[in-house]
Amino acid sequence: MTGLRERTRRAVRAELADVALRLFAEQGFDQTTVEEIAQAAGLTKRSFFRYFPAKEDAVFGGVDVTGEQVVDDIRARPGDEDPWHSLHQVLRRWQQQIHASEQALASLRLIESTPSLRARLHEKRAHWRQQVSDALRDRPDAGLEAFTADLLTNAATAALDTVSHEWLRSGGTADQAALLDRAFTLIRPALPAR
Amino acid sequence: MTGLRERTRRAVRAELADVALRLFAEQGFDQTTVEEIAQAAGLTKRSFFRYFPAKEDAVFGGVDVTGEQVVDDIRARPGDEDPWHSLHQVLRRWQQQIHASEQALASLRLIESTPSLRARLHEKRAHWRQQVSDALRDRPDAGLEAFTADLLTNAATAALDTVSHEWLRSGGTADQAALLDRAFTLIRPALPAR
DNA sequence: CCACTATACGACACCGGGTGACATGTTCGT
DNA sequence: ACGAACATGTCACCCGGTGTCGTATAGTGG
Repeated sequence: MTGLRERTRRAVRAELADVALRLFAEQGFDQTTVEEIAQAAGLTKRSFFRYFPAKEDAVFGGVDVTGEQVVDDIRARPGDEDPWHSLHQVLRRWQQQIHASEQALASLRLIESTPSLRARLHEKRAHWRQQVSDALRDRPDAGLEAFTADLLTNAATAALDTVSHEWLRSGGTADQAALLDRAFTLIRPALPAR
Repeated sequence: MTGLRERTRRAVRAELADVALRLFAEQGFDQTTVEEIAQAAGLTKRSFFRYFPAKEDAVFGGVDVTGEQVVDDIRARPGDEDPWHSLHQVLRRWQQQIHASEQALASLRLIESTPSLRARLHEKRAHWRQQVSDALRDRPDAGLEAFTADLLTNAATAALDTVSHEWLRSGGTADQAALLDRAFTLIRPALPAR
């Protein structure tokens, strides 16, 4: 069973992320020091870093978890499916999960408007993007070259980025799913016949 | 005429970038301190930052210059040209310029293998990517929506990234221009009729 | 209930990237 | 040759991030 130790740890972590996000939203990411966050949550700067490896990670929180999810989802798709279609479906589902959380919404806004966070997001994405590319190439049926698989996943990420950006530009009113569909339709790759 | 002041400034800057690149290649980016670089070039840490706004910028050097170039090149293209084709042509030319320089080659290798540098590159790219997108949308002929223009430029960037990556994977032997053509052909967008 | 150990925390010192301020020299226009 | 613009070094400082140590507290076996 989960002991008290782990429970409090999770609780503190959540509280810390919460406080951090609030402060970031109020006064900006760069204008908020780690010490400030820690103090507002009732602990020390040193202890903040015992919960998060870096200041940026207080923002991302659960996002990295979903990264693994995408890889699994891709692997769960039928191996003979059009790769582009697989990416489309998986990312659409992933996107809806993000959209469901109020927290994730605020994070997105913050990330999009803070250069260093945008960069960090790309870094994280690049990590599981490579895994997705590998997953596509591992399919027994379609012999995808590394170059092609990379290109597809990169393009899919580009689509996702564009949708996020447009959605934020619309103030959160736009229909994300529809945008994603448009994006995936517009740049549908012309794969060689198999 | 360019006075001595500006000439020496350029020279020092180049020297600094040179020394930095050498040290980075030898012992890694993170393992090299700014003070080390400055000392090796015969000045102070403080002075290093008078030539480069950040440690990372010693690596990029001339890259940001070419960023502006891309925007101009896009604007110089005929306004009724297919946007995707415009991007293709401009990026191909840009890529060849990069390829011509021995320096840029080493930089690319370093950037690709250093997370913080990769992040910084994306940050820089995002900046002029937005300008390119605006340039496309400014065309009087084809009324591109912001979403579409963003999608195209994002996809073009994705293509460029994939090519760079593949090229490095091949150890620099692959034909970049051919790869770029393949990429741009594979994900050619299906634009609505105008 | 009591000892024993693992864990969490605060405190402190330290590193490296980056900035502001000031003093001193050097180059430029006139 | 003179004053203004500029470059450099020095010093102090901020902030993100890490290593270390002492100490309190929670979890566990008897």
